[in-house]
Amino acid sequence: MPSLKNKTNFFADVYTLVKQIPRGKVATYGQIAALLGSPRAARMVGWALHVLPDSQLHLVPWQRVINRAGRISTTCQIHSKNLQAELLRKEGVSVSKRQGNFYIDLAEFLWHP
DNA sequence: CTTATGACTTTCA
DNA sequence: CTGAAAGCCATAA
Repeated sequence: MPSLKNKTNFFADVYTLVKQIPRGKVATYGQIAALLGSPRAARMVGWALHVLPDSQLHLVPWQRVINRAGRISTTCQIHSKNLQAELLRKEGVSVSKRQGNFYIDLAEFLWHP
């Protein structure tokens, strides 16, 4: 009985894909969205991580996901920019701070699947 | 069905 | 690259 009721696993797919990001590398929301089949659903990727349950926080390297400008866009108080920057630095990713925002050299640390 | 929102991206200057 | 404005996709109500 082929229940083709393809559930909206968009969020789950995001988590699965983010988990595959190698340590020391980062990916952009658009890149994740493109791999999911929707290059324009970058916002959904960000939202997926926004609603990411605490139980998945330590399973999904959400810190390795940044915007196209190589900047941390987190507006979340829980997942603060400072925290994300710290985690990335511990993974070997160079994070530059500028005007309260963190910048990452995508040319060096962008994930190439 | 429409409306509103959001951890984005692209285009223009 | 940075900043401002418009666009696009998925979810919730």
